[in-house]
Formats: sequence, structure tokens, C-alpha cells
Amino acid sequence: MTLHHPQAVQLELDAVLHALSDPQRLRIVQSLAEDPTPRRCGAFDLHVTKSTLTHHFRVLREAGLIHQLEEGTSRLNSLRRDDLDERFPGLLDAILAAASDHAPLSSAHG
Amino acid sequence: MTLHHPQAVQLELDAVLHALSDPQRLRIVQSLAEDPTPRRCGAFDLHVTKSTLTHHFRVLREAGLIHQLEEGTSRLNSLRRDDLDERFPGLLDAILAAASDHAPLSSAHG
DNA sequence: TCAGTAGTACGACGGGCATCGTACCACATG
DNA sequence: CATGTGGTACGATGCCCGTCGTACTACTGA
Repeated sequence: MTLHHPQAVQLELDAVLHALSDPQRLRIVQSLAEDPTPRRCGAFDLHVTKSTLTHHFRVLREAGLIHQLEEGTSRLNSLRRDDLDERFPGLLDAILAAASDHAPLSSAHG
Repeated sequence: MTLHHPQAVQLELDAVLHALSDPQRLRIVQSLAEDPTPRRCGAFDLHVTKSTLTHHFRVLREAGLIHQLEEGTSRLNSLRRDDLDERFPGLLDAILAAASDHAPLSSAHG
């Protein structure tokens, strides 16, 4: 079974903003923006249980923010930058800029 | 008693995104962006009751998105564009652009 | 085969939120 | 004083959401 991803044209602003209004999910997107390397759900330092993690990644995927590629027992997550930029030009950049000003990921664990 | 408005520096991204993730509130902000004239809470065509209206305007105010000036029995609402732009450059513009693409206010009642 | 890893599915819990109705206040106007 | 207008406060309701635990599947490797 393949995972459902909305098409770029179908992305809804409400869903995107809601997805990013949660600190944990904003963290994930921030991290993926800093380092675009696709990586596992568990590879994000989030301090929540696995089931909660699954939930957050699902919200992000269904909002169209990330792409999840099934790879063995893992799912490789990547940011849908191009689709986001195509649908909502400048939105992701503005949010990421605001987020990095707010609580920079690079110094979050320092 | 004066209404509490957060300072520009204190604006939190989570709160802003959450405030704008609600369709009704996004509508209000959209409307204020299209026509910056400060106006009453009741002057927005929202199809919700007065108490719900009060709630939404409070959320917007406490997130720092709007300013409410007490004027007699009314509150004049205006968009805090400058403060938003100062704190989160480009964010409001990007969201408004995305929103107008999504569901243009000017054609909402047409 | 046994153990470990990566993740899902389901159910539950608690809190928050959008919405409403009712009651109430402040001001203007007749 | 009575009425209308603009808005708040409070309580209730129903739903959604973030979080967790438990049980489960699928793959990997000793």
C-alpha cells in the first residue's frame, strides 16, 4: 500500500498553517529545511513516543509538507519544498525564517 | 481597563500560525489587509454569533495580529502590519498571498 | 530461532477550542 | 425611562488534538 500524498495543487493553506502551528511538527520541518537529507522518523530528536511521532508525521504528510518514501522498515522523510513554493510562494521561507529567529535548531541542543 | 496587546518583540510564531489556521480569523485578517480602515467587530461578514466573534477577535489580539482600540461602545480593529513585518518579515505577505489565491475575499460574496 | 529495530493501529485520557445561548454592561437616542 | 446597538462574561456542548501505552507487523542480523 502506498502512502497518500496530496498533489501540489491540492495543498490547503489552513491545513499547512495548522500543521506548522505545533512546535514538534515545526521542529521536524525546520530540521528538514536545515538538512534536506531524507531520513527516518526516529532520526528527529523530539522527546515523544513512537506513536506520537507517527501521528505528527501523518499530519505533516497529509498537509502536504513532507514526502514519505517507504524504504524497508523505515520511511524516509523529505520536505516538499518545490511543491510548497509552487503553491504558496514565499510562505515556507517566511515561516522558516521566523522559526529560526524564534528558536534556532542549530542551537537547540547546545 | 485597557486591552492587553503583546509587544512586537513578544509575538510568538506558534500563536500567529495557530490564529491564522482558523478560516474565520484568516477571513478577518484578509479583510483588514484588503481595506486597512479600522472598523468594528460586527463589521465583518462572518455568520457567527456575537460571542464567537468576541472569541476570535481576542485570539487575534492576543496573538498580536490585530490592534483593538476602544471607541465608545465599539472596538476599532486594525491589522498590526508593521509589527508583524518587523518581527516576522515577509510572513504576513506570504500568508495573505496564499490566502487570496486560495479563496479571494473580493469574490467571496460575488 | 531469538532479539532488536522501525514503524503502524487502536484505544484511551485530558485539555483545548469553536460554537452557541443567556445574561449583562455601556452608550446613544427617542 | 424604554429601546436599540456593540460588545463582554460565563457556562455548556461537542469535537478535535496531542499524548501515551499496548499490541502488532515487517525487516535485519546473530
